[in-house]
Parts: sequence; structure tokens; C-alpha cells
Amino acid sequence: MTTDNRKNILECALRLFATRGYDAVGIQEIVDVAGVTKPTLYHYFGNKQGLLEALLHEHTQRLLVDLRVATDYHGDFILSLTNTVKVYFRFAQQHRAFYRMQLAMWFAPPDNASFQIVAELNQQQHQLIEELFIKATEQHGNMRGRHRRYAATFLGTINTYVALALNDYAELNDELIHALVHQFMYGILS
Amino acid sequence: MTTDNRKNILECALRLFATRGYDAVGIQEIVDVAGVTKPTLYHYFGNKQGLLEALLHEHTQRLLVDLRVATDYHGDFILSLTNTVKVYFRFAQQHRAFYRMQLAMWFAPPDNASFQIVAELNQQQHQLIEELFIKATEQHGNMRGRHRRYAATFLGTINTYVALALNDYAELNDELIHALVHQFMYGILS
DNA sequence: ACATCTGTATACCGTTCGGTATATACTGTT
DNA sequence: AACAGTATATACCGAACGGTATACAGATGT
Repeated sequence: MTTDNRKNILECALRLFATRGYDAVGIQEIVDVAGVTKPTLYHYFGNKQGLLEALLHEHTQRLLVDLRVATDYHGDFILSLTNTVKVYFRFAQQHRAFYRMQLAMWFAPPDNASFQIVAELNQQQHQLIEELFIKATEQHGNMRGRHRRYAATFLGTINTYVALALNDYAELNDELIHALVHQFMYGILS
Repeated sequence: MTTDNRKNILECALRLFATRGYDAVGIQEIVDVAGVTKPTLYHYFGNKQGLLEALLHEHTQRLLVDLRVATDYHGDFILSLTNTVKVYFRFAQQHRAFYRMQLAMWFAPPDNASFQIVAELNQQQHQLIEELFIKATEQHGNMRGRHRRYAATFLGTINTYVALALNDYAELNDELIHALVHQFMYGILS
């Protein structure tokens, strides 16, 4: 293999999906940009959804590994939250195009094909964060019964800031991480 | 006119766009659901983008009218923020399907046709809120130079909470409004 | 009565959609 | 050297895409 067609297709598809959206990009356009033909793509990915699944899977695996470490609670809730934000910010900086695509699917319509695929991966992230909130409830009792909502708003806040950074309205530095975490904690404790 | 075809088409298109997405819904499907034929749709809206424009325009006009009132600053910054959130929450409750669609386009890819159309309308909302932040800077000097970011995060926070409510994770009541505003203010003042 | 205009339907356009049957080139194994 | 499995291309499929030329029905104004 002089060039890795599989990896090449994934990269081209990501670029197109991130800038125009999953539904708006056709298979033909992807293979044209990648310089291959349709049977090659279908050989590796089976169908269009399989392509998206592979794309999401390869990227989110690395995110989930880091996220599992960050959400491991050891008594310091703020530290865990800070590490979680750090993981997301670093990931967003390292994979801008991918995060653009993920953001576009964040509020995707419920009956859209891409939503069906992305829902499970989002669920895994959500669950890790929710578990962190559940474990931290022993320390911060007034969160009881609201883990789900807190996990969702925490992720939503992170994504809002990442979106800002992707549009060059903000920079994902340590100061912003600190502000985000403490602003969020204030919302819980008050 | 026994039945208003124009309005009927708009309603059916909204329902389909909100649940499956702009790109994933074809013209044929819209007219089938609406019980009309394609030339009828093209008579009223010219093309698919025109349909989306009409849909967005009719709904956002009402939102913008209320938003202009809410963002009118009279010295009480927290009051203005609270009124702004109230406007969005009430609008989201009254037009759930539309807000679903708007959310799906919130992080839409930059080269997507729907993004091009929705960008201008989002810009109008953004500007009203940014002006509020600029005017309030006289009262809260430490916001200086960060109006843009604050307006964006404020809108992002609102949308996060609305998304929660649309998925039945939360209820858009006065308590939530109060929590949102004060959490946000804390982030600015700290 | 006639002309006009708005709204709607029939039928069709060329293009692109996601997907595939088939053939062939390459690569490693026996 | 024959074989098997993987990877790729040519050529094609029916269906759906966004969009339109044309005709006609019904109301309106003269």
C-alpha cells in the first residue's frame, strides 16, 4: 500500500462533514476529493453510516480514555471538573475539524441518521460525567437528584466555550478553564 | 381559499426539518405531507432555501420584537438579563418544534446552506444582546472588551438550558431563570 | 362576455443520490 | 507456478433529488 486509502478517505470525509454537514455531502464527492472510487469506500466502510461510525469511533475512543482518567473521583470535586474541562479543551484544539463536526451533531434532530449514530457515543461521555457527579454528591449533598441535569449543563457549557474558541472569540487557556469550573460550581452551591 | 396552502406548507416543513434536519428532507416529502404538489410550493417560496428563509423569518420576527424590549437597558443589568432569558424560555415553550430546528442549526457547519441563511438572523439576536452588555459596562466596568464573548456565552447558556428542557431534563421555570442569571453574573464578576 | 391573474396539477427535465455486479490488478502462500 | 485473498476500477442500477414547462381551473375586474 503506497498510500493508505482508508485513512485518506476518513480524513477527506471529516473535512467535508465538518464544513458542510453529513447529509449535505454525497459519497461521490468524498471519493472524488480522496482520489478513489466508490467501491473502494464501500469496501472499507460498507455504507455511508459505516463511514460516519468509523470516523466517530476512532476519534472518541481517544477522548473517552482521557475522560475516564479525568472523571476518576478522589475526593477533590473541583480538581476532577478542572481535569475534565482540560481534556475537552485539549481534544478540541488537537482535532478542530472533528470537534466542529461533533458540535454540529450535538443538537442534531432526533430522527436524523447522524443523530442515531452519535447518540450512543455522546451517551458514553455523558455517563462518565454523570458518575462523577454522583460520586461527588457525598461531598456536596445539595446536588442530590440532579446529577443528570448537572452533567448535561456542564457538557453544554464546555461545548459553548469550545464553539467560541472555534470561531476565534476566545482562547481555551487555563484562565478560561478556571472561570468555567468556578462559575459552574457557583451555580450548584447557590 | 378554503385552506391556506402557504401556511400549511410552512407548518409541515417545520415539523419535518425539526425532526430530521434541513438537508435530510426533500421537497417531495414536504409537499406529500402537506397534501399539495411541487409547483404549489415553488409558487410561494421559489426554492428550498426560500422556504427555510420564510420559516425562519416569520418566527424570529416575533422573537426579535420581544428581545428588543427585554434588552433595553435602564440601569438594572440583572433585570435586563432576566427579561432576556424569560423571552427565550417563553418563546421556546411556545414554539418547541421551531426551537428544535433552530438549535440544530446553532452549531451548523459554516458552508452548509442552512447556516448561510440562519447566520444573519442569529447575528441580529447576538447584536441586541451585545449592545446590552456594552451599555451595562458603565455599571460593571470589568466586562470591558469582552462584550462579544459574554454575549455569546450567555446565548450559549440559554440554548443549553432550552435543549435540556426540550429533552425533558429540566423545566423552564422562574427558579431556573434566576439560577441561570446569577450563575452567569458570578462568572463575570469573579 | 371576455380578458386577466392567481393558484394548482400533470408530467417531465437533467442531475445526483446511495449502492452494487463484475472484472482485474496486486500480494503473499503453498 | 498455481492459488487465494485483498484492494481497486469500470460501468451500471433504480430511486430520489431540486426544479420547471405547460395547461387549466376559478375568481376578479371591465
